[in-house]
Amino acid sequence: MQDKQIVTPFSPADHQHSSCLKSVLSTAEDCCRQRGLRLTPIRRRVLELVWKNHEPVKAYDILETLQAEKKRAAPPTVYRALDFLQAEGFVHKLESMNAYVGCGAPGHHHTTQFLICHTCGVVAELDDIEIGELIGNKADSLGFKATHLTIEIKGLCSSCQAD
Amino acid sequence: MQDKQIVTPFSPADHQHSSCLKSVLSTAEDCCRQRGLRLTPIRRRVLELVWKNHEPVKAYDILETLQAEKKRAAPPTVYRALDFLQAEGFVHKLESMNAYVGCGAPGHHHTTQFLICHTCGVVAELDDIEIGELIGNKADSLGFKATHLTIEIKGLCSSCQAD
DNA sequence: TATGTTACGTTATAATATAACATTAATATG
DNA sequence: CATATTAATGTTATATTATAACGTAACATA
Repeated sequence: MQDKQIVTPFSPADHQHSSCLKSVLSTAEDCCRQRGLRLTPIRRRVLELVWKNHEPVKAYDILETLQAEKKRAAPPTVYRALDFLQAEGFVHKLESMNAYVGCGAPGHHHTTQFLICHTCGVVAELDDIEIGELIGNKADSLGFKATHLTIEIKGLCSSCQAD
Repeated sequence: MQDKQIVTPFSPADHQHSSCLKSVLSTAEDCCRQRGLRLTPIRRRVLELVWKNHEPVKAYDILETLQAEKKRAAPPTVYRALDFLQAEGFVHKLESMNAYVGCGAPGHHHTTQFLICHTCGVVAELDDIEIGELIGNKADSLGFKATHLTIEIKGLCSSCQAD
């Protein structure tokens, strides 16, 4: 129950990222198929690069990688792909870092809160209904209709506290 | 009681901004005096420009104004002043907009949540203990020690809903 | 195949922010 | 007061993040 609130956990030591990545990509493919959208090679590759690990990735780092491996990439190449991936909910932007992370629950409507460890850089994504509701209610009580929340929490993850 | 949570309200129709500004500046002066810091003419002017109204202000707009009125200003002029003002808690940065707003409770330690109307652009600042605590507790329960929260809520303010 | 639409290539530039070092102003200390 | 020290600012250059604008290619479908 509690675990349902965690969309992308801080990875355990035995996290097998290659299978994590594989499942992310196949979910994205399924979603696109269902929605009649094209997960083109560029879009797919950018999604893969955003999910290189569980840390925020910068647009220009993606660009460098693309250029290194296949040329023919300019900033719009990356930003267009990121725009598509964000619009479809496969990727989120961390506003406080100008960086991007993969979404742990693509295809599901959900609220989003990020926990960002400033030591190891790892990001966890939560979908905590209570937080979303509390904020919605507070806003309501001021006559404000909230439509989009940016919630980014910086701190120390448990393994970095241990060190 | 409830009102205490509101640091900068959405301004009422009869809001007298000149007196609002005056009080903001004199509070900043007092704080600096107490802390042995210098609210230099540039810093003071930048604070004034951030508080030009209750909307987010962009760094380069401040720069333009400075250049128009007194020359001898470059990007570092503005960013240094903004850094100082942020460090002292006189100004906040809205991460999701790359823009700056004046703090409604300078000199007081507080949590911060912003409500940003995407129609009129006006920003309200809250200091809602419950939101801060709930998030802190959620993070705690995951073993995460939160040190800094970014909470920016976009939506429609009550007067824009009325229109 | 013709046609419209979507994605991509390409060039240029806009918008946001910082590095690095020289100079000036304020403050502290002998 | 003179001078040393620090803090703030001036200045030039550049890094980083993002978008505009317009042409071309790929794909979908009538």
